[in-house]
Amino acid sequence: MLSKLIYQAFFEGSARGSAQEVGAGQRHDILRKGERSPYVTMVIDGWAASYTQLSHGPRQLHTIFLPGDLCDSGVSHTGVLDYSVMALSRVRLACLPRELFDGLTEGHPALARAVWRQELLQAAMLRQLTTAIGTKPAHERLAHVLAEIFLRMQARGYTENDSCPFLITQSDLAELVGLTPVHVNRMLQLLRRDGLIVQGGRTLRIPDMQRLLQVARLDPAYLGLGKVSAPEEEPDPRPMAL
Amino acid sequence: MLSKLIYQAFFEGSARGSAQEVGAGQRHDILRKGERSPYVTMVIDGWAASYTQLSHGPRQLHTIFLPGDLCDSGVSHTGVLDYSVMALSRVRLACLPRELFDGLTEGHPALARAVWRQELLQAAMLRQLTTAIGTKPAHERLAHVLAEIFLRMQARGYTENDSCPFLITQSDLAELVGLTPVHVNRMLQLLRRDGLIVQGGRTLRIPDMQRLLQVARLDPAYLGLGKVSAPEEEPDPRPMAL
DNA sequence: CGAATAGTTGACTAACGTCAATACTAGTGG
DNA sequence: CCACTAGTATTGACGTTAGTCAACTATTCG
Repeated sequence: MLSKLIYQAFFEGSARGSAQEVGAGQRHDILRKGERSPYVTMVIDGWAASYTQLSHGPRQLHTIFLPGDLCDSGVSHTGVLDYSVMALSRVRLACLPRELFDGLTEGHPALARAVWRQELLQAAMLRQLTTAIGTKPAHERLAHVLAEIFLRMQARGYTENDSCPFLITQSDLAELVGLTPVHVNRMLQLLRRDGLIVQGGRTLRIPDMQRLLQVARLDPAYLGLGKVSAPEEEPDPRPMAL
Repeated sequence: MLSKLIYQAFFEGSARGSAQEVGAGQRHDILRKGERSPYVTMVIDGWAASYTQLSHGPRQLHTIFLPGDLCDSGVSHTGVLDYSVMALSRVRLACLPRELFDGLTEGHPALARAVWRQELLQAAMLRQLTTAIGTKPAHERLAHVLAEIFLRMQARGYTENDSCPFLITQSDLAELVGLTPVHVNRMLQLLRRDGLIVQGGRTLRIPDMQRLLQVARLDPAYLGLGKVSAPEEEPDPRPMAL
């Protein structure tokens, strides 16, 4: 769940001129492993992802950051990033000086809790992803991540009925679920043939979420979004841009 | 790194009669998904692991809990466990009433930070595990988890020279790294033939950690243990038992 | 000592990876 | 507006890793 509180902190920071809005080109690193970034970073627009890369080897994506997500809130406590973050699409970021952020959370317990919760939610998502990669066949892994992304976008009001912007390539998906791009392609075709997803341009449509969740063998309770049901009324409209 | 502070909190709780020491048999659930456990649980002796299980499907282990580890510190913030925890060996647990624990952390910022750090360390380990499962071949995954467990045990003073208690079965390893027990068996034989590990009874010996880390393509910096080098002097002796 | 759990082996299968060529699409500059 | 280009998607033939099934051995624990 996107925390209004966190969003507001960045909004106010911005109003006071302390938050920087930054445009990052497509497919570039936003944060790099080993850095001690002086800012706390939030995705405002577009998608990003954290990953680790084996030396000269393949990458593994861990978390897809959607608009409203913090990319590095935990770093204050550990000192140094143990992962990198890259832009998956064109991205707009808000960067709040870390001391300022830490000050805000100290003075505002509800905000601190909201940050905590985001961190724990990301951990829960990672547990689910690990489970998918470790135990599920390829098409189920894909059903899993597609459903998860859709539901997260929906909770923030970025969906329209059963369709949702989809800003990620098949190669990215491959690096997320631990497969090759070729195999991802074939399995997506399978899901399309079964009518579980409809993909056109930069859009993903999910005609029957329940069925997709069933295929993915996924109970989305861990996302903390409450009931997941047929496309009804939308939740809140998308939050105001910075 | 095992936090003395956290350990002490439980020790004092125990002295005041608020911490329960519990023996849990081998291979049984300690905490179950969906519960709202009224206690915060620490492993005192033996090994445990968090996992998620697909309905009637295979399990995926996420985190191996060694003596001194908290199993469910994050639950206070989210309300409900989204994973289960089971004993891998005979286990002794310390259980501190959750309100008491929360009270302690509120009144003691250094303790709160220590708990935070443990949670973030577990998240970092999970990222590494996910990367291993998603991108590394079987023998490297095993080298990875064996090295990690050894180093964590070493940091707590549970190793002697190059050998370390090893309380986990090949089936457990399989569920940890996303393979079948049969394949784990074969790959362990491979590691043994190459002299990377020596396994006897419930003991694991790692004659050359650097070489094992190289095979695993693993930089253990994320464990926050400082230098990892040839077997020299031991760190602290094992902490007192409850 | 005997039952249950854990480890080992072999033959066979299936899922996924690799390589390489070909289409498609979107963004770019003339 | 069109042609060019680079990234992305798709296809096919084939190779390899890891899974499956099933038996058998070794160990642990009561």
